[in-house]
Amino acid sequence: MNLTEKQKVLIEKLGVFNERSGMTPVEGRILALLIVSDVVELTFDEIKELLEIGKSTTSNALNMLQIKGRIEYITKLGDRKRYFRVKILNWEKQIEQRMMAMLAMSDLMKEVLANRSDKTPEFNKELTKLNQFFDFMREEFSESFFKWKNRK
Amino acid sequence: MNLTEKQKVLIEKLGVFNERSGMTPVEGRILALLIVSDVVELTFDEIKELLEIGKSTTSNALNMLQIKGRIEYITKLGDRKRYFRVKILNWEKQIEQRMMAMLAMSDLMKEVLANRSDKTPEFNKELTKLNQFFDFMREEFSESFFKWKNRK
DNA sequence: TATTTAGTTCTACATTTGCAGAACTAAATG
DNA sequence: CATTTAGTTCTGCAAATGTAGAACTAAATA
Repeated sequence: MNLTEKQKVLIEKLGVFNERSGMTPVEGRILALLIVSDVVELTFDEIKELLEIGKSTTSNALNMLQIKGRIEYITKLGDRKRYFRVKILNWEKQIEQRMMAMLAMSDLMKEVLANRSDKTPEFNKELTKLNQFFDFMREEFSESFFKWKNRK
Repeated sequence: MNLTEKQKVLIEKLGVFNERSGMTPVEGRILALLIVSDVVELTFDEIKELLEIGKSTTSNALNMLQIKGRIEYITKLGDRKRYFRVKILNWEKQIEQRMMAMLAMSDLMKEVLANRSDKTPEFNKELTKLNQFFDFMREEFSESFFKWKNRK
C-alpha cells in the first residue's frame, strides 16, 4: 500500500482545507488520506506509515476524529487490528450543525439587544435587522436541509 | 465611560463566541465591546482602558479587525482621535462568505473524485452523493441570500 | 522648535499547541 | 507463562500564538 504523487498532493490540499475548519494538521491529513486513498479502510499502522507520523500522534488524532464523528472503525474476524474509514454519511449532518452553530449567534444577539439602552435607536435598529437576518436564514436553512433529506 | 456588570458579562460571552470563530481573545472582546457598549463609537484609549489591555495589543487587534472588515473608524473635525465602531452591515456579507467557504469543499471533492480508481464503486457513489449535497446547498443558499437582499 | 498626542513597531516572554518517542498496558498468541 | 501485538498514556520539546511594555514616529500644539 502506497500513494501516488497525485494522491499525496491531494491529501495535502484537503489537509490544509481541514486545518482551516478546526483540525490539527495531522487530523486533517488522516481524514484526507481516508478520502483520497483507494483502500478505503486503513489500519493504525498503515496510516502511521503512509503519513510518516508518530505513534502517539496517530493514536490521539484517530481518537479525536472519532469523537468528532468524522471517522469510525470496523474489525475483521480473526484480526485484532482496527480498520478506520470516514463516516461520509455524517458529513451532511456536520455541515448542518456547523451552519446552525454559526447562526446561533442570533440568540446571543437577542440577549445583547435586550440589554441595550434606547439612547442609540439607529444602532439598535441595525442590530434588530441583523437579528431578523439570522432568523430568516435559520428558517431557510432548515427548509433546505429538510428538502434535501426528503428528496425522492 | 464605564461598563455595567451585565455588560461585562455579555462582552465575555460574546468574546468567547468570537474566539471560537477565529479571533484572538482580545479581538473578540473588542468587537463585543463595540456591540454591547451604549457608546457606539469608542477611541483607542477608551477601548484600551475599558478592556484593561496593553497598547500594542489594542493597536494590533484594531488593525486586524479592520483588515477583516469587522470594524471601521470615523474622525471628528478638530479631533485627532479615531472613533471605532462595528460595521454591522458587513455581517450579512461575512456570514454569506463563511457559508459559501464551507461549501467550497465541493470543488475539492470533485477533484478527489476525478482521481479515484473505479475499484471502489460504493465509496465513490457516496462521495458523488455528498457532492450533489454540496451543489444543492450552494444553490439553495444563494437563493436564500438573494431572497433576503431583495425582500421588500 | 520643544512638547504633547495618538498611535505603531520592536523586544521579550509566558502560554498553548502539535508532535515524537519511550514507557506502559491489556489482550491474544506461542 | 513468556512473548507478541495493537494500541494508549506519559514526558518532553520545538514552534506558534497572544500579550505587555518600552522605544519609537509623525503630526499637531504650545
